Amino acid sequence: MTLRLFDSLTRELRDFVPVVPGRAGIYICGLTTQAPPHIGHVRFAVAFDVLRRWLQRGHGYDVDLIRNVTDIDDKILTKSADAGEPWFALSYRNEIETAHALASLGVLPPTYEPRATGHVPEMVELMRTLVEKEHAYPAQDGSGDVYFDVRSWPDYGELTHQRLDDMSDAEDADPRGKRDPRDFALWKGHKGGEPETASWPTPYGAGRPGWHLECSAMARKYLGDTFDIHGGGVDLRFPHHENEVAQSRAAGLGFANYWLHNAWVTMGGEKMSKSLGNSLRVSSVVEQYRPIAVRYYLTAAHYRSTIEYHEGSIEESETTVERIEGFLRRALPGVDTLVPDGTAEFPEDFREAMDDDLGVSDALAAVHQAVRAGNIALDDGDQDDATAIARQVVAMTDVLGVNPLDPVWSSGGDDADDTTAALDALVSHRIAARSAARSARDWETADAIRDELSAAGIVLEDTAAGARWSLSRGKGD
RNA sequence: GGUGGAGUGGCCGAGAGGCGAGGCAGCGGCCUGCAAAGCCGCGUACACGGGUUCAAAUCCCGUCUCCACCUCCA
Repeated sequence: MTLRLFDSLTRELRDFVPVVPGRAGIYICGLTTQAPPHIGHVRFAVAFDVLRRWLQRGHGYDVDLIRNVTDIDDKILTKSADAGEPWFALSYRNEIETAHALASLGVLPPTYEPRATGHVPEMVELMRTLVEKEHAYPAQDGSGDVYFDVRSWPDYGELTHQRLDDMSDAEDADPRGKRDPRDFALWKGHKGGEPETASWPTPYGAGRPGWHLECSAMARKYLGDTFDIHGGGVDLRFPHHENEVAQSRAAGLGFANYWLHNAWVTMGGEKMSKSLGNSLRVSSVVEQYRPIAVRYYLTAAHYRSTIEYHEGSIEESETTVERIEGFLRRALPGVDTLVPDGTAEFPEDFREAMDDDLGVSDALAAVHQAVRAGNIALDDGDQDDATAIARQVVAMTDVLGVNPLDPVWSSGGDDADDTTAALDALVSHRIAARSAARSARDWETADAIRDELSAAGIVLEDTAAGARWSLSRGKGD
């Protein structure tokens, strides 16, 4: 069965047919490194991580995923000036924090993560082509800006289906030097007062990259003149992606064959803003909640649907994840970590859901159905069935990046393993004591031991094979 | 003004003409020494008003409300 994806440009579901059979080239617009990311900022990465995994595991494609870093822009320069810190220091610091944030949520690293400032020659080359073809021009006022001439490109507006004449003029559009107020900057001339480190030479004068040009240049460099999928947040459709299409096509490139846009995370019905404070920073959220639950929360809704954040929603995801995890621990005793070996078949309903424009909601329904069936098998003592189902659950959840047995979630490394082993030795002692008390029908002592462990944050569950312990995941820790 | 998206049970969130996706919360039951976990059962939801149809959350007409983008936002 083929994968169908909703293409924002044609506004319809289209069968995915790659340029090169067996390979999929994806370019997604990453973050501008002006601040540490909040959970809304990282949704795009989670959404396209699922796409990437499904292309690989569900369809066997070799995936080239390019995710850029916009490491220079107006806000970065402004913020760094305010902070008295070099722009590149601020930018790099936020880039590192973003990388940590994404890794903490189990987002697989991209094939490559190019930075805008490292691709000035590629941008200059594109500019040259556009100027030669008379789709771009250096500003008349000698500012060093280079603008794209939107009037010269009849298809301008094709991505967002807007007509140039219907667009309102940008409020902050500085018409000086522009032929049309809607012309956008490919390149920004160096201004007095801006740091010399934020300036690169070009045939049109010194300056720095405009936002849009970097993506056209870098997508071309790493994926080719024509590639498969371009993704990003829906708020980037205009102007960013519209401008990318225009400049790339005007330069004679084929550019992206499919455009995918993810919706955002809302609070109180409104888009999460950058001025939220620290509470919803990824780095804070993953300290408060299990990272896998945060990942689940961001994954569970269809990528084109907004996710409404409210107090408690991540706790709910935590409970849900624990249900899946609980089944796997019961069905695969002694197995601490497990990643799919590629032999597990995906249940048909899961496959159908994923092939239908990454229908993760239905896919998760399939996961939960399997978990229920597996639990029933366990209750019936049918271990073989349970094991087989558990392997399917691992395969399915792994595609979504929410496999509870994925080693990425046991972040503590060897130290954590040692700690767990030490704790297990101690707890096992208490469990043995309680077991003896229970055999003697001394419920008072047995319950006292359980309460004592519970107070220490350790939960006991009695099973046919004896008591199992786990750390309580509740708040407070 | 232009271009899109959306209103579904207590909450989140799928579906898009015909047996109530799924999760969370809640209630009842089974199991359990008691729990926990698990399992079983319990909901007559689709913004509003009309209409089409044997049948509408889904199609049509109208209305209301919310959100987003319109030149440096995931």
